[in-house]
Amino acid sequence: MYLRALTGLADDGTTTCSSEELAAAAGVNSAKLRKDLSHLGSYGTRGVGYDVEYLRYQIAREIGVTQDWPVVIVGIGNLGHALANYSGFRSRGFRVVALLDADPRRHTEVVAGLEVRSFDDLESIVAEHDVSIGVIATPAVAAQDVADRMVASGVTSILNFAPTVLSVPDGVDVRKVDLSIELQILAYHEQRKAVAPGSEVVS
Amino acid sequence: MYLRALTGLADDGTTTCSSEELAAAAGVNSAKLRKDLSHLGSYGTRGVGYDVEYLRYQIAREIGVTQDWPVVIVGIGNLGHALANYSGFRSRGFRVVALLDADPRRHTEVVAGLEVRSFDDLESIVAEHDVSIGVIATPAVAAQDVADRMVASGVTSILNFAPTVLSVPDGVDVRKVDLSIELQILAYHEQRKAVAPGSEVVS
DNA sequence: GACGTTTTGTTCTCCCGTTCACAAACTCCT
DNA sequence: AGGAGTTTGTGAACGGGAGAACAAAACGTC
Ligand SMILES: NC(=O)c1ccc[n+]([C@@H]2O[C@H](COP(=O)([O-])OP(=O)(O)OC[C@H]3O[C@@H](n4cnc5c(N)ncnc54)[C@H](O)[C@@H]3O)[C@@H](O)[C@H]2O)c1
Ligand SMILES: NC(=O)c1ccc[n+]([C@@H]2O[C@H](COP(=O)([O-])OP(=O)(O)OC[C@H]3O[C@@H](n4cnc5c(N)ncnc54)[C@H](O)[C@@H]3O)[C@@H](O)[C@H]2O)c1
Repeated sequence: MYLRALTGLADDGTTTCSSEELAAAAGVNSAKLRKDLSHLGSYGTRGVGYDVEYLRYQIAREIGVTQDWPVVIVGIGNLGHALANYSGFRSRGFRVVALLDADPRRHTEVVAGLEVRSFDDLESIVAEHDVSIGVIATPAVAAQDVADRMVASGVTSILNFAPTVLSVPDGVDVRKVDLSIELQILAYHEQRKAVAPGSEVVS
Repeated sequence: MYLRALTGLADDGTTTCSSEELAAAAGVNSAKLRKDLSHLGSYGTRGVGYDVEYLRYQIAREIGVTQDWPVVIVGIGNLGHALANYSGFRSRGFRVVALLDADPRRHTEVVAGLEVRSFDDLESIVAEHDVSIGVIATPAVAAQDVADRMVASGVTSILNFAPTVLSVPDGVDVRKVDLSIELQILAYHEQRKAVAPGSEVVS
């Protein structure tokens, strides 16, 4: 979040910022921001603030997005198309190297300059591009199988959009994005507003 | 998450389950699950477990998804199309009532049985369908404006896909989904694996 | 060079979510 | 009916994140 906020500030031509300003841009408390940054090192100057470009680089380096990470997307349906076409990944340190789908009818398609390839090509693509991050955008029933194949072929980080719990071996990281749950959380608070007006805010 | 897990169990024909089983299906610790459920009431039977259908209804009622919530989606680009076409929202308590876009060229389109309408129709649509939940899938620069218009027209919960911090008045809830940040979190752990192998797992 | 101002880095405290562990409650079998 | 075996609900301990507050450091001014 801080990286995103710093990029925004840099685009506006800001060269220096205080913890207060950056915290506002990132939507957090300034004390929390300073504590978070202090874990990376002492990159600010007391009485002055932080150098935007310098701090941006330091955070990018710490996260590991100074070079591009190759990524494969599996499941080029509605969501897969949107992800493949999204330009924001490229500018934030990721490069989509392959789009895979089990449905042969998809294999004639070209999305965002990449041809959709057979899911069977997974192993060779992962090996060739040294891919460690995979994105799953298949239906829920297929997700575990896809994850297993990914892990077997060498992927060690998975971003899962399918509404299922994936089980993976130790050492493999999974993050899930479940949009229905996000909406349900909003609905819950919405319902409570109707019953007891005021007082509730989402973190 | 529990609701999703319970629906899965119900689909499999399971009528009763223990906290251990449900916790496994939801991917959490069983003690946590029991404590969470205890906040809703005492819906289990000691020595037996939980009745799947009964508990499912109780959770749905607590969340407020026993009836459908009307939802508007603003910004029918790559992501907006995917969201509009997603059938999972419908089955989880949400009904997309309108698709809005500022670009007049989009207004001839019909997506998932709904015509894409002008953003200026927001107020009338929100009033007509009593919409309280809005989804923002526009570019980041437009997101704050869209949010302001939503709030002004009566929306009190926003799901934001644009990589920006939205500022909204008290009483309005915002949840954000930032896919680049999800990938960056994976990249961070990935980088650390390369440096110090083993030992790290994402929550 | 000393002093006031600004802003970071850090400590301390508070609070909340997570987990363990166990008593209470229920079922089943004899 | 009683006892063995399960499984829930919850009290207690633990851990960690969030914010308030302050000392240390840099800068500008006289
Ligand atoms: N579309 C959305 O906005 C949205 C929102 C929330 C969650 N999701 C979830 O994301 C996932 C994808 O959604 P979608 O709308 O794009 O679905 P979709 O049906 O449009 O696309 C799924 C694609 O996956 C492919 N596929 C199926 N099995 C496969 C396998 N074993 N290996 C490789 N590819 C396989 C299919 O051929 C298809 O092209 C689903 O799990 C859905 O629940 C989607
Ligand atoms: N596509 C993805 O997979 C993806 C992934 C992560 C984040 N996002 C974010 O989601 C948002 C949408 O992404 P996208 O790829 O769909 O972009 P897009 O450019 O394809 O679509 C944006 C749509 O919003 C419309 N729009 C612009 N200004 C508007 C306004 N003021 N009011 C109403 N509509 C307006 C445009 O006409 C366009 O149709 C972006 O903020 C992007 O950063 C997208």
